[in-house]
Amino acid sequence: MTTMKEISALAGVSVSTVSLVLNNRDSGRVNTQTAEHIRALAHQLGYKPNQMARSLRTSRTHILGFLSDEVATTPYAGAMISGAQDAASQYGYVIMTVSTDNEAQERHEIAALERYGVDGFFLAKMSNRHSRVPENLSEYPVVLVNSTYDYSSAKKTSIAGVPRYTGIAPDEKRIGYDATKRLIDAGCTRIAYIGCHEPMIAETLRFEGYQDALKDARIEYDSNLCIQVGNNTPALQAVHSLIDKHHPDGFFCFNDARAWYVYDCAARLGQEIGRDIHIVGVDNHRVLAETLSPQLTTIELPHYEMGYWAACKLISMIEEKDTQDFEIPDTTAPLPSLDNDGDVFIQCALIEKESV
Amino acid sequence: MTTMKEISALAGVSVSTVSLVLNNRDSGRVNTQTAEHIRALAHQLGYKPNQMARSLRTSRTHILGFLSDEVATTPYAGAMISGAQDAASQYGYVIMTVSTDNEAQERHEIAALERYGVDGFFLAKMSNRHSRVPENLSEYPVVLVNSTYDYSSAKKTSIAGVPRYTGIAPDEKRIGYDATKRLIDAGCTRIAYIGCHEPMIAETLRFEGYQDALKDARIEYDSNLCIQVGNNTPALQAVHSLIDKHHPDGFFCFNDARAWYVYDCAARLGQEIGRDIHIVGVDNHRVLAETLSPQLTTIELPHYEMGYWAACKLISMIEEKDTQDFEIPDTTAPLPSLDNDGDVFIQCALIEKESV
DNA sequence: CTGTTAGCGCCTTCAG
DNA sequence: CTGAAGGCGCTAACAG
Repeated sequence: MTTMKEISALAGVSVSTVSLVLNNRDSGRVNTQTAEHIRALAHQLGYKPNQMARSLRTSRTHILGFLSDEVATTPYAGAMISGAQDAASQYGYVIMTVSTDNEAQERHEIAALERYGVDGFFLAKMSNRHSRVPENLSEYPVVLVNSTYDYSSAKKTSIAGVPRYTGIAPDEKRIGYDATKRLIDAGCTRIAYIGCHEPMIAETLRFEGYQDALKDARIEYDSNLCIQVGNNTPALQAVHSLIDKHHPDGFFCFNDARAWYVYDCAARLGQEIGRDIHIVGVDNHRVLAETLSPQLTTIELPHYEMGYWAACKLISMIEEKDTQDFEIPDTTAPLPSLDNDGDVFIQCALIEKESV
Repeated sequence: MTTMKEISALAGVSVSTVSLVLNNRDSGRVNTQTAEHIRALAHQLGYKPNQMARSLRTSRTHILGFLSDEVATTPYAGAMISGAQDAASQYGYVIMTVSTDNEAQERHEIAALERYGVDGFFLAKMSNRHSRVPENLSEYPVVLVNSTYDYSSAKKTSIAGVPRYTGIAPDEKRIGYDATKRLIDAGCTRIAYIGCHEPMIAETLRFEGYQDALKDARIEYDSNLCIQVGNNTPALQAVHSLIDKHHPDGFFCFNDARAWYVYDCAARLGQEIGRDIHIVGVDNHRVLAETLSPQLTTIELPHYEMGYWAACKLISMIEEKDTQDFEIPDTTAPLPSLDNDGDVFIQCALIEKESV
């Protein structure tokens, strides 16, 4: 590792001069010739600033701590981390990931990240949930990812009018609405909802969105067409008996996995998906997208995008930078403005395939 | 952030004494009374060592760089990162994750990690592949995860008899063997192989394992029962026509996703899985495990375990520590000894469910 | 048993 | 336009 010292020796100038030049603070302060010489040397020796030393001096590490649960077990962790990572990388930051499946571990890992002097924290959840924020994070910039702040845990909900914590999560209600609307537009009149029997924000809101869409289309809500199911055989049987008894022509499924139950029933009954019955899922889960035949029309959960947005937001908080300075890339789901604080909801894209 | 300086002031001793005590190097060097006092103060003030400062001094950061491809798009990234993370955390290390989907990005991210002075690198692949190791990593301890070293890219394959790079990957051949054996034990005599049409290490070796198992059971290999398929409708049709023409009673599927095609055909044909036909997959993919009915018997790919092993190995290389000092946890797939170098293969567990 | 000294690599006044 | 000096927080010789 070449240091400024070595460069300064070779260039015959002092370390301070090298520092000025290499931090681009030399305009009008250092002779252009020497500046160029220094830059050339640095490049040629493959100089890399030592972040440790710099951080020690500036008390800014450009490290972002990514706390998240269930990293090991969900397929979504990668996308969220990757989105955060890409944005971070673009603005000169780096990410330390840490998984926190219980409170003891959480404390331990937060302490580890604090030792490294991270500039801020992501708090990511693998399923959309309200989250409390650990006490000892109150001094840091924090952004919730796939999660919103649990105000019931709050002492102050806002500071000087600005919401206490900002978080980004999918617009679940709209997911339900858009999916159902798509089925209505395809001509379905008896639309089933295959929900999830665990209590979740997503379950409640998607179901509400489903009902709203029916109402707007003046289709009467029929509770017989709605079931909440778990996994495997019991779920499959429930779907089977729903179909037997009530003959829906469209299915809005809580997620892509649950859409599989409909596929299986259709195969048994000899129904053709996309013609006899129509299906919309949620997730755009890669494995299912690559597998199911006919391909599943689904609403994509923008995990990558949420990670990306959260990183931009977090960096803007750390640097107190104008949010205009961030380039928001075009993604399948359009990213919200960074000016938002508090609960931010991201619209999810409907991916047209063959099941509608 | 309280510093050693502050503690030393309060305790009325010098910073060095505090340093000694808080690093547990005080036995027989510092008065037990003062040592206790210092510890008490540190605890009470919530002292946290500043890793940056420490690293600057020791040139050890206890940061591990995790380079990996396709983090965003595969469901396995989380498990590998999480395994590495858990082991790292146990030995006082922390992980910086970085995704590298092209060479330019890879160089950029490696440079970023080098600035932070990472102590070593993971090189993770989302599908088992031979990997070259970037030139500029040659000075670092490196462990490949879900990957083995591409010796064709090497100048020296070993140094003083020790293989150049060590990597851990699933024992693919054994996967094919064990899966097929399981079907044979269940009484299947016409066992189909539903493979993958992309050229991959896993495809080649699992197929070999399949053939070996047949041979050991004196079942004649029939190429009519073996197909290599891609995704979606074409794959489904290929499986369908295989069943139509050759009536297999057992299916070894390259992965769980491909097992779905068999499920779909069985549903159409009214065959009962686990009785009329038997299926073994590979992946133990969570979404499919939670969904398919009857549940799929499958061989689990030990991503978490590979991450865990790789972290232990990497740390042992960094610290030149005796491999005996590492506690290897009990996992579904038994972890290999850390004494191995070069290509290390991990045996994968067969998860008994209902499809056999 | 404890303190002094020096320095890791870098940045930032402040003098020249 | 440039250099010297000081210090971020911590560790490690070496002296006392």
